[in-house]
Amino acid sequence: MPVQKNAHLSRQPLFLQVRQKIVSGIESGEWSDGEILPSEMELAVRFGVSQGTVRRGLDSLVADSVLVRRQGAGTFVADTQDDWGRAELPGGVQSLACSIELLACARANAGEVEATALGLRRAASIFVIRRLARVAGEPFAMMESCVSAERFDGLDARRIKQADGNLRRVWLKDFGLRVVSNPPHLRAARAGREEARTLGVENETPLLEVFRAASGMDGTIVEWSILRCRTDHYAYSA
Amino acid sequence: MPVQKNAHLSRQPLFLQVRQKIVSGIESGEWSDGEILPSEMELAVRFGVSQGTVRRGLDSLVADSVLVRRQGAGTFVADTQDDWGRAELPGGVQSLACSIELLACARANAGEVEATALGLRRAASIFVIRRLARVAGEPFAMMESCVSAERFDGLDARRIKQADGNLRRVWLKDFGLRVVSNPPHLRAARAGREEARTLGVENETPLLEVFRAASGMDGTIVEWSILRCRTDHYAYSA
DNA sequence: TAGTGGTCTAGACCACTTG
DNA sequence: AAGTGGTCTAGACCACTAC
Repeated sequence: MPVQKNAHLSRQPLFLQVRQKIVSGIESGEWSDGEILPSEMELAVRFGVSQGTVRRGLDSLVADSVLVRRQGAGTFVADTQDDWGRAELPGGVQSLACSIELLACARANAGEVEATALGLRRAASIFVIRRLARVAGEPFAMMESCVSAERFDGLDARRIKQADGNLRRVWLKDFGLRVVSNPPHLRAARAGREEARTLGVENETPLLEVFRAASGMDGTIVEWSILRCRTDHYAYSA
Repeated sequence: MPVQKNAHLSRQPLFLQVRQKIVSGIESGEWSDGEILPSEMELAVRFGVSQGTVRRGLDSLVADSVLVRRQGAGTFVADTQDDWGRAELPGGVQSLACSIELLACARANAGEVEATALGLRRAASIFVIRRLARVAGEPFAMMESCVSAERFDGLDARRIKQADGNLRRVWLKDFGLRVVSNPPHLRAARAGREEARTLGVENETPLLEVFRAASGMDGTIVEWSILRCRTDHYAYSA
């Protein structure tokens, strides 16, 4: 199915159309997690564009961590990963390898913040998922995620545990939705009593608060998270 | 002066060579702040490559905010700006428009952190510049920046004040060095007594701490900064 | 209208991975 | 050796800006 080259009004560049077609293919399940895509030449023929144009489309998805390239081998759909940010140890960056504990998965009504972030009406029904991340066994961060209860009807703790606490995998496997994080906003906050106990720090300890919206691949926001993490052993890397 | 196409060992892609040539041109003063560059075709002829290759080189500099493009008009050298991050108000992002007050510019000896970050030997002579940023008149952040005293020999408070507290402009105008920020690391910290007074917050208030190295355009690190900012009115945007 | 950035092509060659 | 991603070219046309 060739792309359209001449829609006179509001025509998108071809490489963005290519991007969208790849996205659709991933969402429809034509290519799943970790699978290889057809070669750039094959895609070029299929879409009726040149290899360079396909390449630009793929570039933009690689930049969004939706695809991964391996020279000489191929282009692959990236593995579904939760987004807990990156930590910097004295002397090197590493992605946070952490174990996730599910603390709660409950229905609630959206407050103003959640409603605004998710584009829902005030007091709309949402799911609130609270999780605890440990790095090397030590409590590191608390994450609270909110999603529309309507969109994710049927979500429960069992599904989340089956995915090892990886929400993104739940969205993908159980709800067919691939989600990518938007740039975060950051604040410094004080640990509350209960929170301090859970994280193993003193009361009132400063915590780094990371707000993050995440979008489906059509750009609409579907997930809103607040991460509160210790920064005494690791620094957060942006 | 055409680029080299056949250095058999460790040859860099042409578009990166183009990038480097543009960088050299900027550093040598051939094109200064705000000035327009020759058109992509002219550069292509000058460097002996195609327009597309020049474009890729320019792309990478636009991504680093060294250049700015205006369709139909031309490509320009970006204005020198200090990097105080971005703030998010409830409802929209904006670059921090703040007034800068110079608190101190003094010589010191590098501690372990500064020495490591700047690639200097321990106890090397450095300049430490402390500045206070206000947003809408209200104290917002404290920034401490360190540079090698050898590299920036002759730096003093007068030069910084002449540049309205904009260090990057000092580096460029007085020392011929264009500097771009690397991705920051973040921590949550507690305001000290004196600091709390300066920022107009209570003692022990949590502050967001932003660590940031900045590199010259050859990639070597020349500046190391620690920003400590309030996040009660604004959130930091990464 | 002329000149600039922005997109796209068809074809080529190179560097790398895999059988 | 065959196939993949990575780079590059020469030329073309479009959208936009400035004069």
